[in-house]
Amino acid sequence: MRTIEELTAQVRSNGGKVTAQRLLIWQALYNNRTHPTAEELYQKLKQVSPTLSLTTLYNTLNELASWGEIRRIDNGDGSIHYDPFVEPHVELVCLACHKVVDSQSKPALLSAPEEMDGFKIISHSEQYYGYCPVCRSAFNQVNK
Amino acid sequence: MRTIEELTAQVRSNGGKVTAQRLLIWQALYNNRTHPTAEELYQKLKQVSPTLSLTTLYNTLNELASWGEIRRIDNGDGSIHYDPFVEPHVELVCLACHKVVDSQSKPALLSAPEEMDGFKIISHSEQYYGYCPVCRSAFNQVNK
DNA sequence: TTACTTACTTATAATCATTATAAAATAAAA
DNA sequence: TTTTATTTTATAATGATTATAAGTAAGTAA
Ligand SMILES: [Mn+2]
Ligand SMILES: [Mn+2]
Ligand SMILES: [Zn+2]
Ligand SMILES: [Zn+2]
Repeated sequence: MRTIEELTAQVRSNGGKVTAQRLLIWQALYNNRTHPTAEELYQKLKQVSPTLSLTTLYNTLNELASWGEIRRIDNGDGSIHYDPFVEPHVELVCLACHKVVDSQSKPALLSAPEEMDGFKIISHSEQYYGYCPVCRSAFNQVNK
Repeated sequence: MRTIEELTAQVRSNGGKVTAQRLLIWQALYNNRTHPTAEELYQKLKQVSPTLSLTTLYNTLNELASWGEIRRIDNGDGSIHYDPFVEPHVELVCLACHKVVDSQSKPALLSAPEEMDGFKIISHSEQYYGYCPVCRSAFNQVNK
């Protein structure tokens, strides 16, 4: 995700308004290396700004996602997680418990081309699916 | 996704039953290179088997996903898409219209390691996010 | 400052994709 | 066959996300 200053410029250039709510949400995401859900963010932000609405949070998350500033992650646990860290990195997804973690050991190999098959490329991701240390032992039958 | 024969062996080895419904759903997914939603599959399968329930379809899709035989794709359009093609390939996701297409380009990473950060790795994916040819022109302001 | 315009936020209600439930059906083993 | 555990089905419930419409405030220009 780009800096607050750059997002401010982005919104203004689109004829938009830099509101207290947008700033609050942006700040909660900036430099955030977890993969929070909308509800998790809401619980945290309500403590600072009790009148913040879930609708505004979703609107702002959708806006950031459509700009490519954050990325949606579906890990199969029922709600969407958001990743503000869109620089190339490797993610591990557990097929059993749905945990998603950034890899500590492996850097992303890829660099994104500017264009591919007519798409203008903004970012990319590398995901590995499998069974986490906790779930491995419980799922020996599928560890063929 | 593995062959019907291999899935049959998998179910039986888990003490499960190879039912007409499982076979029907497996066949609809095998060699399917689209990214259908549960609803899209349901509409198609109902024509063959009118009493098939959505619940069974979801149960079977979740089962396949937990085995790593198919992969969930969240493109932000409100419902989950499923990809039965889990061999390494490149996908392009449009941030504006939510289209997901397989690219003809070769993936940068052809093989997954067996293990990473304690995870047993089953498959991996490479996704590029940006704006499709149709949406690019409409979104010139963000094509900075 | 002031008023003005328009984008944004909020509370509320609605939607709809997915999951839970419990009775009926059936694959597979005995 | 008979038995039994698994699966399926119809139905209802859940819960994440979105639509609505009235009120609020950011930005702009006197
Ligand atoms: Mn991440
Ligand atoms: Mn694909
Ligand atoms: Zn796990
Ligand atoms: Zn598009």
